[in-house]
Amino acid sequence: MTTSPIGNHLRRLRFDHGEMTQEALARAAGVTRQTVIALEAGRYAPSLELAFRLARVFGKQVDDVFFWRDDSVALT
Amino acid sequence: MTTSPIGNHLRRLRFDHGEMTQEALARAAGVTRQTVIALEAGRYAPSLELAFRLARVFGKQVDDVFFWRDDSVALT
DNA sequence: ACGAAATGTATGGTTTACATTACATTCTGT
DNA sequence: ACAGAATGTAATGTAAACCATACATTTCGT
Repeated sequence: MTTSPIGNHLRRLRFDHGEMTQEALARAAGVTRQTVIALEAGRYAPSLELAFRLARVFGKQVDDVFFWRDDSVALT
Repeated sequence: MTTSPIGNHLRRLRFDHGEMTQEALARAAGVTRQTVIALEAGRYAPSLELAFRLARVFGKQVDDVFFWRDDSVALT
């Protein structure tokens, strides 16, 4: 039930996109409804490939749909 | 040995970034050298999370580092 | 030409992003 | 209030994105 470090604006984009349903988005992106539900719930992050497909559905860039929940990045 | 539908500019960015080595990039992104090699070789696509970390290393957007090798996207 | 650094290959294991199916709950219109 | 649509939950399985280790090959400075 842990939530992934990546967030998204899928839910908002769906509504901004004419009351688009989860099922409709799922079909448009070529995934199951379960996947859309899990993504909106933040249960896991999509693969980069799926991120591209989802962004394309809304005519957006990946960076406009998904974002980084910055926790802490320790680099040397 | 199949190549993933997602390409990237990692190799070029590494060089544009002061002869940065694969090992250095790996450490900067918090991943193993094997992963960088596999990504540059196009053996698989990174997770979205790793894509974000890699893009950040170069101060770029995900969409500027990775791209979609458009084959055919059939949607209804 | 030699050695070291950089890059590549091989194998095996763990985690997670998916699919599939089935069922439960909430929202909506009439 | 009821029916149907939309959303959510649960359980199991698979493929692929990682890690770790070890070894082989190429590149490069001196």
